[in-house]
Parts: sequence; structure tokens; C-alpha cells
Amino acid sequence: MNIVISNTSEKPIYQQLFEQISAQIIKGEIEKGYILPPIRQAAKELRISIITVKKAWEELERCGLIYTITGKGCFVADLSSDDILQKRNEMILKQMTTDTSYYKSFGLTIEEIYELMKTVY
Amino acid sequence: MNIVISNTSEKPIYQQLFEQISAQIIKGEIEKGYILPPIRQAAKELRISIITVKKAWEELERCGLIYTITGKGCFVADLSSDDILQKRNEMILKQMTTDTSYYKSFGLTIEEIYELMKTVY
DNA sequence: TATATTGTGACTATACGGTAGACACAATTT
DNA sequence: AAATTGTGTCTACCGTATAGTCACAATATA
Repeated sequence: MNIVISNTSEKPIYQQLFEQISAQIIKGEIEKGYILPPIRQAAKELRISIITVKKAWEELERCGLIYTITGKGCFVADLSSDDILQKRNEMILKQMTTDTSYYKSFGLTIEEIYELMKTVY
Repeated sequence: MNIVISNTSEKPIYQQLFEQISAQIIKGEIEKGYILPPIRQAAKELRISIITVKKAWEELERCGLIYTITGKGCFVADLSSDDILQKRNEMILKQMTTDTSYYKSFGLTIEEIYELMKTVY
């Protein structure tokens, strides 16, 4: 597991976990069918609470990125499915709606957002 | 004051207030030098706590959009100043850094972000 | 079958942020 | 002096994030 947790970040720990693992799965750095570390082990390794790990894993499952079998573990899902892409798209668009409303409050056009975003991407 | 507050939104009330007033100021719907409603009046009108209004006003001042004079009120600032634009830019970029890290976790390229964002803008 | 492993759920506990109400104080206006 | 307006403080409640612990269910293994 290749994860970096920042305690000083404004982002919740479970969100950091989710984003990093999510990225690794989507980039193919974690293969389909691979078993994620057991929550107890991950919690110990990262020195965080089991509850926090669980929350991150739940979020990953909600995105269809992993699936869970009680007693066995959590497995990386097959990403080629259409409904998973659909689900992911919905989550992204929901977040984007919130984000753009903030940018709009500063009077930014969509093109200006794009230009600015290029500088931080 | 033309404000709509949603209690069901995930966004904090003070954030909603900030975004709407901020947008009105930047779009020129509220003129430079105009006095914002006193916090007590705004709180009563919107049926929210004074503290919540105060928080929104503080955020607006932090952005350089208004300035406050104790005993007089809160006034819409002159937006032509360069350092105000600079300050606003910093705030936007900070938020964008957070936002893009989320999009990246889904494997989106900057172009894909742009395309998706156009659909919700 | 017994034991270990893994995920799940419940319970307690702490800290922080958002929201609300109330009050006193400072600065300004009338 | 009185009214208005912003500031600061205090208490209070609720939800979220985090943490620790324990018991239970499902699975794997010896």
C-alpha cells in the first residue's frame, strides 16, 4: 500500500485515503481482483482508526471501485462496466456543480476557470 | 437584499451567503460604496443567526470585497485595486488545487475536466 | 470441528465546525 | 443622551471526523 496521510491537511483522512486509492485503481496501478489490505492492517500501518479506513473503503465501494465480501476482504472491481462509469460520472458532476458555483461567485467564466485550472493541474 | 438560503444544502449557510453576495458585488449588481444591511437586520430578514451573517461578512472582507467601519456599517469595496484582484486570485487557486486533486483521483485529464465542467456551468 | 482471519455493527469518547441566542462593550450618528 | 451598528464573549446544541474497544457474522484453514 502506497499511501501518504497528512494530519495537517484540511481534508478528512478518509477522503485522502479514498482519493489516493481511487487514483491508483483507475490508473491501473492496482490490478483488478487485487485484495486491498484488511482494514485492521491498514489502520495499524497508517496509524489511523479502523473506522476511518472503513469509511474510505465504503466510499470506494459506493463508487463501484471495489467490492466487499465479508470474511474474505475487499477486491478491486472490474472498471470496464458501463454502470460503474455512469456512477463515477454522477459523483464527479455532483462535485463539479458545487465547485463551479464557487468560481462563479467570483465572476469567472468557464474559459477563465479552464485557464486557471491549467496552472494548478 | 436578494438572497436565497437553502437549509437542505450541504453548503454551510454562511458560505451560501458569501457566494451570492460576492457574485452580486462582482457582477456590479451592488454598487461600490453601497452599505450592506446591518448584520442584525440581515439575520432577522433571512431568519438566521447574527453569527452566521457575521461569518459571511468576515469572509467577504477577507476577499477585499467589502470593508467594515465599526458603528457605521459594511461597505462594498472598490474592486479596481490590483491587490484585491491578487487576493481573490489566491483564494480561487487555493480552492482549485483542492478541487482538481479530487478530479485527478478519478483519472480525469485537464481537458476532460473542462469538457465536463462546461456541461454543469 | 476448532481456530484464525476478515468485515460489520454497536457503544463510548473527544474535538471541531456550524448554528443559535443572549448579553455587554465600542464606535458612530442623530 | 439615545439609537444604531459592529465586536466580543458566553453558553448551548448538533453533526462530522476521529479513535478505541468489543461482540458478532462469514469465510478460510488446519
